[in-house]
Amino acid sequence: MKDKIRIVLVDDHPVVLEGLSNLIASVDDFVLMGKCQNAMDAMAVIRSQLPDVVLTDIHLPEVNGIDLTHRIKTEFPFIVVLGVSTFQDRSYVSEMIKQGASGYLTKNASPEEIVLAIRKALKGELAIGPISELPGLPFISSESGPVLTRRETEVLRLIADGLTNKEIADKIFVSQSTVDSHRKNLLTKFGVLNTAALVANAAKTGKI
Amino acid sequence: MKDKIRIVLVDDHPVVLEGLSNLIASVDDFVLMGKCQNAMDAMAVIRSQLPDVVLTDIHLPEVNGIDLTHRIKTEFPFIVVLGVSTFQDRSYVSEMIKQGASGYLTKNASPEEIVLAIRKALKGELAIGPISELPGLPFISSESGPVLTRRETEVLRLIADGLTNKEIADKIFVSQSTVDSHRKNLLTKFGVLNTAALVANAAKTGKI
DNA sequence: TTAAAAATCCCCTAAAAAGGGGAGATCAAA
DNA sequence: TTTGATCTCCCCTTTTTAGGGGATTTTTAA
Repeated sequence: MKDKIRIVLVDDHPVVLEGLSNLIASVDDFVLMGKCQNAMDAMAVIRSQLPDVVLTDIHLPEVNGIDLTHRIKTEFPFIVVLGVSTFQDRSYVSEMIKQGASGYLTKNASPEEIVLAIRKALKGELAIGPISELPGLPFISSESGPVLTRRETEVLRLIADGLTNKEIADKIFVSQSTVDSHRKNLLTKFGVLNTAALVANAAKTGKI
Repeated sequence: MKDKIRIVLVDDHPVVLEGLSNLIASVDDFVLMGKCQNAMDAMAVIRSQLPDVVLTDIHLPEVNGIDLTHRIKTEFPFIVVLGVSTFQDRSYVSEMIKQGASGYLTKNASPEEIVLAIRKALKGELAIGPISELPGLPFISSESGPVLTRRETEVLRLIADGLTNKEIADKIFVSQSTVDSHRKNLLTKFGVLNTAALVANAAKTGKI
């Protein structure tokens, strides 16, 4: 049937792939065009099958779901991409949307929610899972953490690597005062009181 | 058939549940006795169905896989418990084994590996996934980070929450010196020089 | 019951971070 | 061209952490 919705799955976990493909098989007008465990395979399958929808995990080996989304949307802007993530990955979701994804689902979404999200996305709507349940939220805000400048991100990562301000200063060729300032700004931006909470939050929001 | 291997699944992700149950259905001498999304349901099903094997996720809402394993093995020592984990959860695996689990699988294991692991575990062997592929390793080493005591884990999480030693001391009703000691031990165990690297490593190895 | 392991507590000093303030230089976008 | 953001740098003080010891009491597992 030419009018069926053609879907490609990308996830490095076989059981997730299995679960999703079963789900797709159970829907009349869905047809599975391919199951891939990495971005490279996915691009190959997408080029040959030209699906309507790609459901992709965010954590993938080598090339991640965000970059994959970017590549898909660059080559095939008409393909609808949906991210599939676990709770922890939510911070990456806004990145995916930026790359042109039409939404995301958490892996613990019910089959009905998943089918619904795919249909929603095909209609051009943004299909966001759990988060949209909270009305009034300014669309992915809190979970993704504050917006950092290039330098702040750099300093943050060096902090997480265990360097002291002095060491960071030497490494990036600025004075210790500067690093001090960046660090203070990081604390302020994250709304925390010390390094521990800073690094924990940074890890949680995928900044390091 | 009374001689089939009776299996109960526990995982809060429906798609994983779906994938695993399909896998089980495809094996002649396996029979699925129940699919549960949390530890409470699991205990109820286990009590009524008395399965041979329980496959459980480690991350579960409310009561986690480790505690669930403990409860199962306490009530029904003869039941074989296998952990199902993602890469990040490896650190918890040794905990599960301590509680009596017969092994673990990562969610990206192939169907064959999963079936094999179940059979292995039933024969009384320890069924460890990917890690056992590396011979000579002293069982769960690198990626999972150091083994922490209960108190250390507790202190580590409070550190990551941004509490100072003084605040932690007040919270867990010990002197600041004690918290100081725990913190120092944490640094030593993780092989790092400061809080930032500690928290970053803890996050990376799934301890927080 | 006994030996480890864990948890508790204390001393000391030095180093690093936090918290407060301010301020000039650079650069991109409006 | 001016504004706003970023990056840079400095002062100060207090708090917290790190690093080096050591020691006692509970727990826990063999």
